Amino acid sequence: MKTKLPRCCPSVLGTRLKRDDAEELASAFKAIADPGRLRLLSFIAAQPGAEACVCNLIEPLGLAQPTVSHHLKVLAEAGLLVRERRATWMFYRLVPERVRALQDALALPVDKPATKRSA
Amino acid sequence: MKTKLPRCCPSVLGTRLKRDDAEELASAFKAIADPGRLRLLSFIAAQPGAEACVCNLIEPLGLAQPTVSHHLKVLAEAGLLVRERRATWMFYRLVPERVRALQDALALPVDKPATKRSA
DNA sequence: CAAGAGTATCGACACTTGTCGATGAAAGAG
DNA sequence: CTCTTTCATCGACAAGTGTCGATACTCTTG
Repeated sequence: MKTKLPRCCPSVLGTRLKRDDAEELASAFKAIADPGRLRLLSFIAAQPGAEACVCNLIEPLGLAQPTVSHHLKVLAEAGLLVRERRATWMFYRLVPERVRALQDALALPVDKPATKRSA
Repeated sequence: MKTKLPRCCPSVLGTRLKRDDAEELASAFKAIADPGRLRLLSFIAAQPGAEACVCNLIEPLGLAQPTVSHHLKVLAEAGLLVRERRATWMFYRLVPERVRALQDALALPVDKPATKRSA
Protein backbone atom coordinates (compact mmCIF):
# COMPACT_ATOMS: atom_id res chain seq x y z
CA MET A 1 0.00 0.00 0.00
CA LYS A 2 2.47 2.60 -1.08
CA THR A 3 0.77 5.88 -1.82
CA LYS A 4 2.62 8.14 -4.14
CA LEU A 5 -0.05 10.65 -5.00
CA PRO A 6 -1.46 12.82 -2.21
CA ARG A 7 -4.84 12.01 -0.68
CA CYS A 8 -7.71 14.01 -2.07
CA CYS A 9 -9.17 15.03 1.30
CA PRO A 10 -9.15 14.48 5.06
CA SER A 11 -11.33 11.39 4.80
CA VAL A 12 -13.59 11.97 7.73
CA LEU A 13 -16.76 10.14 6.93
CA GLY A 14 -18.03 8.67 10.14
CA THR A 15 -20.39 5.87 9.20
CA ARG A 16 -23.82 7.35 9.53
CA LEU A 17 -26.29 4.75 8.38
CA LYS A 18 -25.61 1.26 9.73
CA ARG A 19 -25.91 -1.80 7.55
CA ASP A 20 -28.98 -3.17 9.29
CA ASP A 21 -30.77 0.15 9.32
CA ALA A 22 -30.00 0.58 5.66
CA GLU A 23 -31.40 -2.83 4.80
CA GLU A 24 -34.57 -2.18 6.73
CA LEU A 25 -35.07 1.24 5.21
CA ALA A 26 -34.33 -0.08 1.75
CA SER A 27 -36.93 -2.80 1.98
CA ALA A 28 -39.47 -0.21 3.06
CA PHE A 29 -38.66 1.95 0.06
CA LYS A 30 -38.71 -1.09 -2.18
CA ALA A 31 -42.33 -1.49 -1.21
CA ILE A 32 -43.25 1.88 -2.69
CA ALA A 33 -40.78 1.69 -5.56
CA ASP A 34 -43.36 0.36 -7.98
CA PRO A 35 -45.87 2.24 -10.11
CA GLY A 36 -48.71 -0.10 -9.31
CA ARG A 37 -48.15 0.06 -5.61
CA LEU A 38 -47.79 3.83 -5.62
CA ARG A 39 -51.10 4.10 -7.41
CA LEU A 40 -52.67 1.70 -4.96
CA LEU A 41 -51.52 3.88 -2.10
CA SER A 42 -52.77 6.93 -3.92
CA PHE A 43 -56.15 5.39 -4.61
CA ILE A 44 -56.63 4.20 -1.09
CA ALA A 45 -55.44 7.46 0.41
CA ALA A 46 -57.96 9.31 -1.71
CA GLN A 47 -60.84 7.31 -0.27
CA PRO A 48 -62.82 8.52 2.71
CA GLY A 49 -61.26 7.01 5.76
CA ALA A 50 -58.20 6.17 3.68
CA GLU A 51 -59.51 2.68 3.13
CA ALA A 52 -60.75 0.75 0.14
CA CYS A 53 -62.17 -2.56 -0.90
CA VAL A 54 -60.05 -4.67 -3.20
CA CYS A 55 -62.94 -4.95 -5.62
CA ASN A 56 -62.72 -1.21 -6.19
CA LEU A 57 -59.00 -1.21 -6.81
CA ILE A 58 -58.58 -3.81 -9.51
CA GLU A 59 -60.29 -2.05 -12.38
CA PRO A 60 -58.83 1.44 -11.94
CA LEU A 61 -55.39 -0.04 -11.53
CA GLY A 62 -55.64 -1.94 -14.79
CA LEU A 63 -53.81 -5.01 -13.55
CA ALA A 64 -54.92 -8.59 -13.11
CA GLN A 65 -56.49 -9.54 -9.82
CA PRO A 66 -53.64 -11.77 -8.65
CA THR A 67 -51.20 -8.99 -9.38
CA VAL A 68 -53.19 -6.49 -7.37
CA SER A 69 -53.46 -8.96 -4.54
CA HIS A 70 -49.71 -9.42 -4.64
CA HIS A 71 -49.02 -5.70 -4.50
CA LEU A 72 -51.41 -5.22 -1.62
CA LYS A 73 -49.66 -7.97 0.24
CA VAL A 74 -46.29 -6.32 -0.27
CA LEU A 75 -47.63 -3.01 0.99
CA ALA A 76 -49.23 -4.68 3.99
CA GLU A 77 -46.04 -6.52 4.86
CA ALA A 78 -44.23 -3.22 4.71
CA GLY A 79 -46.65 -1.90 7.30
CA LEU A 80 -48.12 0.66 4.95
CA LEU A 81 -51.54 -0.98 4.84
CA VAL A 82 -53.63 -3.03 7.22
CA ARG A 83 -56.09 -5.70 6.14
CA GLU A 84 -59.57 -6.08 7.45
CA ARG A 85 -62.18 -8.54 6.35
CA ARG A 86 -65.73 -7.23 6.09
CA ALA A 87 -68.16 -9.90 5.06
CA THR A 88 -67.07 -11.18 1.67
CA TRP A 89 -64.90 -8.19 1.04
CA MET A 90 -61.41 -7.34 2.04
CA PHE A 91 -60.56 -3.79 2.98
CA TYR A 92 -57.14 -2.24 3.07
CA ARG A 93 -56.56 0.84 5.16
CA LEU A 94 -53.62 3.19 4.98
CA VAL A 95 -51.24 3.51 7.94
CA PRO A 96 -50.32 7.20 7.95
CA GLU A 97 -47.71 6.80 10.67
CA ARG A 98 -45.77 4.43 8.48
CA VAL A 99 -45.87 6.80 5.55
CA ARG A 100 -44.72 9.56 7.82
CA ALA A 101 -41.87 7.40 9.02
CA LEU A 102 -40.60 6.99 5.47
CA GLN A 103 -40.96 10.69 4.97
CA ASP A 104 -38.87 11.37 8.04
CA ALA A 105 -36.22 8.94 6.88
CA LEU A 106 -35.60 11.27 3.97
CA ALA A 107 -34.92 14.21 6.24
CA LEU A 108 -31.56 15.71 5.51
CA PRO A 109 -29.00 16.39 8.24
CA VAL A 110 -29.92 20.03 7.89
CA ASP A 111 -33.52 19.27 8.62
CA LYS A 112 -32.91 17.47 11.89
CA PRO A 113 -30.57 19.56 14.06
CA ALA A 114 -29.90 17.20 16.95
CA THR A 115 -32.57 14.56 16.83
CA LYS A 116 -31.77 11.16 18.28
CA ARG A 117 -32.32 8.26 15.94
CA SER A 118 -34.07 5.15 17.23
CA ALA A 119 -35.31 2.96 14.39
CA MET B 1 -72.11 -8.45 -16.19
CA LYS B 2 -75.05 -9.43 -14.05
CA THR B 3 -74.48 -8.51 -10.43
CA LYS B 4 -76.37 -10.61 -7.98
CA LEU B 5 -74.67 -9.62 -4.77
CA PRO B 6 -74.83 -5.98 -3.70
CA ARG B 7 -71.84 -3.75 -4.19
CA CYS B 8 -69.67 -3.30 -1.17
CA CYS B 9 -69.50 0.48 -1.38
CA PRO B 10 -70.20 3.54 -3.54
CA SER B 11 -67.05 3.05 -5.55
CA VAL B 12 -65.93 6.60 -5.85
CA LEU B 13 -62.21 6.44 -6.36
CA GLY B 14 -61.24 9.20 -8.70
CA THR B 15 -57.91 8.27 -10.18
CA ARG B 16 -55.41 10.28 -8.24
CA LEU B 17 -51.97 9.27 -9.40
CA LYS B 18 -51.64 8.99 -13.17
CA ARG B 19 -49.74 6.14 -14.77
CA ASP B 20 -46.90 8.29 -16.02
CA ASP B 21 -46.48 10.10 -12.74
CA ALA B 22 -46.48 6.80 -10.93
CA GLU B 23 -43.76 5.39 -13.16
CA GLU B 24 -41.62 8.44 -12.71
CA LEU B 25 -42.04 8.47 -8.98
CA ALA B 26 -41.43 4.77 -8.75
CA SER B 27 -38.14 4.98 -10.61
CA ALA B 28 -37.06 7.71 -8.24
CA PHE B 29 -37.87 5.58 -5.23
CA LYS B 30 -36.18 2.60 -6.86
CA ALA B 31 -33.00 4.63 -6.77
CA ILE B 32 -33.07 4.85 -3.00
CA ALA B 33 -34.54 1.40 -2.46
CA ASP B 34 -31.17 -0.23 -1.95
CA PRO B 35 -29.08 -0.51 1.21
CA GLY B 36 -25.86 0.42 -0.50
CA ARG B 37 -27.31 3.47 -2.14
CA LEU B 38 -28.99 4.63 1.04
CA ARG B 39 -25.69 4.39 2.84
CA LEU B 40 -23.98 6.26 0.04
CA LEU B 41 -26.49 9.07 0.38
CA SER B 42 -26.03 9.00 4.11
CA PHE B 43 -22.26 9.09 3.89
CA ILE B 44 -22.23 11.91 1.40
CA ALA B 45 -24.83 13.91 3.29
CA ALA B 46 -22.73 13.64 6.42
CA GLN B 47 -19.75 15.23 4.72
CA PRO B 48 -19.11 18.94 4.91
CA GLY B 49 -20.70 20.49 1.86
CA ALA B 50 -22.65 17.29 1.35
CA GLU B 51 -20.09 16.10 -1.13
CA ALA B 52 -17.56 13.31 -1.19
CA CYS B 53 -14.82 11.79 -3.27
CA VAL B 54 -15.42 8.28 -4.56
CA CYS B 55 -12.14 7.17 -3.06
CA ASN B 56 -13.56 7.88 0.38
CA LEU B 57 -16.76 6.00 -0.22
CA ILE B 58 -15.55 2.60 -1.35
CA GLU B 59 -13.99 1.35 1.82
CA PRO B 60 -16.67 2.41 4.32
CA LEU B 61 -19.33 0.98 2.06
CA GLY B 62 -17.65 -2.39 1.94
CA LEU B 63 -18.45 -3.05 -1.70
CA ALA B 64 -16.25 -3.48 -4.73
CA GLN B 65 -15.27 -0.39 -6.67
CA PRO B 66 -17.32 -1.21 -9.78
CA THR B 67 -20.35 -1.77 -7.60
CA VAL B 68 -19.94 1.57 -5.87
CA SER B 69 -19.48 3.25 -9.21
CA HIS B 70 -22.68 1.63 -10.42
CA HIS B 71 -24.68 2.78 -7.42
CA LEU B 72 -23.37 6.31 -7.72
CA LYS B 73 -24.41 6.33 -11.34
CA VAL B 74 -27.91 5.22 -10.46
CA LEU B 75 -28.20 7.95 -7.85
CA ALA B 76 -26.87 10.54 -10.24
CA GLU B 77 -29.28 9.50 -12.96
CA ALA B 78 -32.08 9.84 -10.44
CA GLY B 79 -31.00 13.42 -9.90
CA LEU B 80 -30.04 12.80 -6.30
CA LEU B 81 -26.33 13.40 -6.89
CA VAL B 82 -24.29 15.52 -9.24
CA ARG B 83 -20.85 14.56 -10.50
CA GLU B 84 -17.90 16.86 -10.61
CA ARG B 85 -14.40 16.02 -11.66
CA ARG B 86 -11.61 17.53 -9.57
CA ALA B 87 -8.21 16.62 -10.86
CA THR B 88 -7.91 12.86 -10.82
CA TRP B 89 -10.80 12.49 -8.42
CA MET B 90 -14.50 12.38 -8.90
CA PHE B 91 -16.76 14.11 -6.44
CA TYR B 92 -20.42 13.47 -5.90
CA ARG B 93 -22.56 16.12 -4.29
CA LEU B 94 -26.02 15.70 -2.85
CA VAL B 95 -28.96 17.50 -4.43
CA PRO B 96 -31.14 18.46 -1.46
CA GLU B 97 -34.00 19.70 -3.62
CA ARG B 98 -34.36 16.30 -5.16
CA VAL B 99 -34.46 14.61 -1.78
CA ARG B 100 -37.01 17.12 -0.66
CA ALA B 101 -39.09 16.35 -3.72
CA LEU B 102 -39.24 12.69 -2.81
CA GLN B 103 -40.15 13.66 0.70
CA ASP B 104 -43.00 15.80 -0.56
CA ALA B 105 -44.23 13.00 -2.76
CA LEU B 106 -44.95 11.05 0.39
CA ALA B 107 -47.17 13.77 1.76
CA LEU B 108 -50.60 12.43 2.58
CA PRO B 109 -53.79 14.12 1.34
CA VAL B 110 -54.24 15.35 4.90
CA ASP B 111 -50.89 17.06 4.81
CA LYS B 112 -51.53 19.11 1.71
CA PRO B 113 -54.93 20.77 1.97
CA ALA B 114 -55.14 22.46 -1.39
CA THR B 115 -51.66 22.43 -2.81
CA LYS B 116 -51.24 22.39 -6.53
CA ARG B 117 -49.19 19.52 -7.90
CA SER B 118 -46.64 20.21 -10.59
CA ALA B 119 -44.22 17.32 -11.02
C1' DC C 1 5.35 9.76 -24.28
C1' DA C 2 5.29 6.31 -20.36
C1' DA C 3 3.75 5.18 -15.84
C1' DG C 4 0.60 5.26 -12.14
C1' DA C 5 -3.67 6.33 -9.61
C1' DG C 6 -8.69 6.96 -9.62
C1' DT C 7 -13.14 5.68 -12.02
C1' DA C 8 -16.17 4.07 -15.39
C1' DT C 9 -17.67 0.46 -18.46
C1' DC C 10 -18.15 -4.40 -19.92
C1' DG C 11 -19.47 -9.15 -19.44
C1' DA C 12 -21.28 -12.64 -16.79
C1' DC C 13 -23.63 -14.62 -13.13
C1' DA C 14 -27.11 -15.56 -9.43
C1' DC C 15 -30.97 -13.72 -7.63
C1' DT C 16 -35.08 -11.02 -7.23
C1' DT C 17 -39.37 -9.19 -9.07
C1' DG C 18 -43.64 -8.12 -11.77
C1' DT C 19 -46.96 -10.36 -14.26
C1' DC C 20 -50.80 -13.51 -15.22
C1' DG C 21 -53.65 -18.01 -15.74
C1' DA C 22 -55.23 -21.59 -12.98
C1' DT C 23 -56.56 -23.12 -8.71
C1' DG C 24 -57.83 -22.99 -3.84
C1' DA C 25 -60.02 -20.95 0.26
C1' DA C 26 -63.52 -18.02 2.90
C1' DA C 27 -68.02 -16.12 3.35
C1' DG C 28 -72.83 -15.08 2.19
C1' DA C 29 -77.35 -16.49 -0.53
C1' DG C 30 -80.74 -19.77 -1.65
C1' DC D 1 -75.27 -28.45 1.14
C1' DT D 2 -74.59 -26.04 -3.32
C1' DC D 3 -73.62 -22.15 -5.86
C1' DT D 4 -71.66 -17.69 -6.40
C1' DT D 5 -68.71 -13.95 -5.35
C1' DT D 6 -64.36 -12.24 -3.57
C1' DC D 7 -59.77 -12.67 -2.72
C1' DA D 8 -55.28 -15.25 -1.83
C1' DT D 9 -51.96 -18.62 -3.20
C1' DC D 10 -49.43 -21.44 -6.60
C1' DG D 11 -46.64 -22.19 -10.63
C1' DA D 12 -44.25 -20.40 -14.36
C1' DC D 13 -42.20 -17.18 -17.16
C1' DA D 14 -39.71 -12.91 -18.82
C1' DA D 15 -37.40 -9.06 -17.29
C1' DG D 16 -34.78 -6.47 -14.11
C1' DT D 17 -31.08 -5.94 -10.55
C1' DG D 18 -26.86 -6.30 -7.51
C1' DT D 19 -22.52 -8.02 -7.56
C1' DC D 20 -17.70 -8.49 -8.99
C1' DG D 21 -13.39 -9.51 -12.00
C1' DA D 22 -11.33 -7.86 -16.00
C1' DT D 23 -10.60 -4.13 -18.85
C1' DA D 24 -10.65 0.53 -20.76
C1' DC D 25 -10.64 5.36 -19.92
C1' DT D 26 -8.96 9.92 -17.85
C1' DC D 27 -5.95 12.81 -15.47
C1' DT D 28 -1.59 14.00 -13.35
C1' DT D 29 3.22 13.36 -12.79
C1' DG D 30 7.84 12.71 -14.41
